[in-house]
Amino acid sequence: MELYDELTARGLIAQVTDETEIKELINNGKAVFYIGFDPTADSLHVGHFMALCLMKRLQMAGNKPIALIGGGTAMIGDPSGRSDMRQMMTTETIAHNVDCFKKQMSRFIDFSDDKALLVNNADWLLDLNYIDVLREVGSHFSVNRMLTAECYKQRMEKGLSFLEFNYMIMQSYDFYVLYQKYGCNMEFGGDDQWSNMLGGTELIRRKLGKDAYAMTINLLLNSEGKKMGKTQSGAVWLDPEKTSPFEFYQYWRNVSDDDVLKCIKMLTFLPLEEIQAMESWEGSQLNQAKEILAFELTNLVHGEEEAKKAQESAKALFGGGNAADMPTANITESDLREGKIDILGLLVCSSLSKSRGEARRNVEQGGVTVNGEKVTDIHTSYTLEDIKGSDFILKRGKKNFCRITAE
RNA sequence: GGGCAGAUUCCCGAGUGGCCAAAGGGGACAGACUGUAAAUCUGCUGCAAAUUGCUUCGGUGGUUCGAAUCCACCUCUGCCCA
Repeated sequence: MELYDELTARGLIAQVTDETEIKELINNGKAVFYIGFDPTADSLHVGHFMALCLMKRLQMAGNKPIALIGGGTAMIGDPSGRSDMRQMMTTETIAHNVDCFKKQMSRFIDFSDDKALLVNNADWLLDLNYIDVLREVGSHFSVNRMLTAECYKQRMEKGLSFLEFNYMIMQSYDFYVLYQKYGCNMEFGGDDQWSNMLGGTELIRRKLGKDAYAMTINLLLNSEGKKMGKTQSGAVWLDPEKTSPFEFYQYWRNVSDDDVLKCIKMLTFLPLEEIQAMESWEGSQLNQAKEILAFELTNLVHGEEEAKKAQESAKALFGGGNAADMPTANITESDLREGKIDILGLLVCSSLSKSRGEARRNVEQGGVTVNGEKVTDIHTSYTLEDIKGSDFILKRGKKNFCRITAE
């Protein structure tokens, strides 16, 4: 199966500017394409991961990827699809984030021998002269048309600053620069980027009279229409320091039935035939699919060893046994009061509960166990010896575990 | 620059002098049921050394025995006019 058809079959492609032309380019390895990443945090997350996978798929077919880190555009903030303004980031934060992105990306994409490029748009955006830009670029944009763009819709109600309004122009300019500098003839991105991307192809046509193409990939939405890769405590990060492999594994192990196959299709590299076989699975059999999904993704992001560890731990924990790999919290003298620590203190120290008040509620509602024994009294206390004496596993709710150790 | 409307807890949103840690909904969390799913039902949702104390209704000051609520100034946002 050819690349383009595979992407379609996996449900990745959302919109394209010129289907026949794009098919021809990417199937034959003739595309030089770029995907932009705004360094808004110090780690990549699942949304970026999809884009990286796409880069990889295209690179394997002989196309040349350019990863563009938006060190310059991050100074502006993309208003697309957002209902409120982004918080302005300091120059230092952005620089730090750019470094983190670079490190993480090189794990997925092969940048050796010019097989792929990594560039930062700060290199050309930061020194632009305002008047020059207005004359050279600004003259090619119609405010009337920009205002009707889908990405500003939500902002038309809540207000859009001139700063953010310019994001589209900067992104378009990026494409224009990359086209000239590296012969970049295609831009990929999330579907929320569609209007920004069209801006680029139009700018290239107007300024250079050349054709460039754009293609968006579907955002990974769950069956409720929300973006996946988000938890109550924030995004699911690719950085093991921010989201441990175990938590990462658990996130995918817990997706709902309706979303498993979509995720497998869009995120893993499993052959399509194999995935098709899973489509007939129903009911509890889908549980196996979730295991496969969780394992495959953890494997891709954290490596096989970590994936196995996470899987074994999960199996052991939910099978009733104990496991090596799970969050751990250490208790020291300073956590004790009168030589003891109560159950509420343990829950807070292990960050299983956010506050003692919440911990109290968790215990009162029967959601806390220690080594499988339900704790019913909020005054239950432990000494360091109690903790040292056994393998001390604290559990809140059905799926939150923490091993407690004492120093 | 002028006029109008507004800012309440994670979000939406009630509250116009004490009965307010603040209705209702959503979300989150816990329990039951399940398959580590969904749906449903129940509980719960500021912090703490917890029949009590402390901090919170954009900010700062003021009036009052008492302020989310009244007054002044400020900041921010939306709408209309220029």
